[in-house]
Amino acid sequence: MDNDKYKLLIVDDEEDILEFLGYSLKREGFQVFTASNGKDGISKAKKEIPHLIIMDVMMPEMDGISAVEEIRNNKSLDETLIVFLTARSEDYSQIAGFEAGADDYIAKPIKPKVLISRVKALLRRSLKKDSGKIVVVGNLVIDQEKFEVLLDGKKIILPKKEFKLLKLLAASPNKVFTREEIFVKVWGDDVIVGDRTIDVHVRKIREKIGDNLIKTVKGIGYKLEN
Amino acid sequence: MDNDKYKLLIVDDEEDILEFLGYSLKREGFQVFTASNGKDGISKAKKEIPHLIIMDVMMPEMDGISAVEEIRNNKSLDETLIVFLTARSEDYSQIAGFEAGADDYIAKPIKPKVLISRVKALLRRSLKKDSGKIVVVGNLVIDQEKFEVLLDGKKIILPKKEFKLLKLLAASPNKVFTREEIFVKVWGDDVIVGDRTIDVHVRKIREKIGDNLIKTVKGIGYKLEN
DNA sequence: ATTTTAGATTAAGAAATTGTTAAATCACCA
DNA sequence: TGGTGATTTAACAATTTCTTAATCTAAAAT
Repeated sequence: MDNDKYKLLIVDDEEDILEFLGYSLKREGFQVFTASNGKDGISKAKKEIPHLIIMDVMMPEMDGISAVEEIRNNKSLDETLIVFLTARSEDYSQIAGFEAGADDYIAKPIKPKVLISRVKALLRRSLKKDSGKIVVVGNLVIDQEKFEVLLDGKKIILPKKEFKLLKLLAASPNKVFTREEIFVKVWGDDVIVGDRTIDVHVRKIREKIGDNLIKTVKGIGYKLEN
Repeated sequence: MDNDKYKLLIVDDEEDILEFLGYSLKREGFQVFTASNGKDGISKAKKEIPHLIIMDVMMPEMDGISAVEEIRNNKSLDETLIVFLTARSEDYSQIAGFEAGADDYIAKPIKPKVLISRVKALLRRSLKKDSGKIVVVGNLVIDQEKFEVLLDGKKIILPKKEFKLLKLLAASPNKVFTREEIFVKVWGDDVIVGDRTIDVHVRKIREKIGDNLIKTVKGIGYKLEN
């Protein structure tokens, strides 16, 4: 798996643990950042916008829960996953942690294997959408990085506009995009083009990927069905 | 928090646990439904369209995983969160439940406080985005984003005006909407159309969703009964 | 019981929206 | 600069949705 595109931030005041966990996770290919107290954790989080934060509950100065509360107040860290490290069997901190906005907890002492599979599971569940590749149905794959579309594993070339349009629809399958929305997101706010332009592009895409995937919702717009 | 707007379904074969969990969650204000086996769980899920289902993995007759697989096949339950209850110490990355479409697991024995905070965490995280769904009764779901209506989990296509009209009624079930109100909200303040136009639209909707849901209130208007 | 009124039903044509095609324009690159 | 493919326009066809009008039905009022 391409773990290298995930940023993890570990916040713990014990150097040993920090190093130990950092080492384990780096070996799996993750980009690892560390901080040894709550304040530093917050500032690193704001700077790096990690995908997942592993945070010790008990720390001197600022405890993990307060730190998480502050992190959750930051809009750009809205989607960031947070995992608490707690001493075994402390129910109390688990609860407070969830209230503060944590997504999971792991009890100490930590076994690296457990940590890793847990981290992977969380990432898989929550971030599966924006992984560059969008899979719409088994036979349609859109690779945003490579700028290509695969239909039944066969590469299909789409010109820029068609690609953008298809990508937009595919990013939220089944969602109906109004013509307005499509204009704004594909053509841009300022560009003014005729009414039939979208239709023509849709038609061209349909010619290439078949007529079944893009559905017309008359009076509203288009959607990519899944 | 307004926990009362969330429906939870607990499925477990042990009466004790069912009661115990149900009690704890009700105390928090959630609407709680229970089922003591997989089959019953599925039918209750289809009827109530809960926001979250707590399901024991090990049950006689139909195990939790099979039940979840079936639940995931129902379109109206697409967004429902599913939490598994598992025996202690099974490393959760190994559990087939995730494959089946579960969103989390909780190990037995269950501490109510942990359960509650976990449930809250899941609801908080997952349901803040897709507030576009209106559920009227178990068998009628209106999805504004997808512009589709599900009747018993089966998709129904409505043209724009019909959709708007049904959505309006569904947004406040049991409220009677006057013709005036309907004209203003569906057709707009300026458009002038004949008196029978609404009737015809109502008729078309009834053709598609059945005659029972939309009631005529003679002399006043229409309402969607629940 | 009869009349009155509001709503139900139906089908037809009007209106709105999208599909299709070909040709014109644009943008980029050898 | 000419050529190539991408993009847009324009005209018309096809389709779907909306509205109307005429007739029918059922409930309320007299």
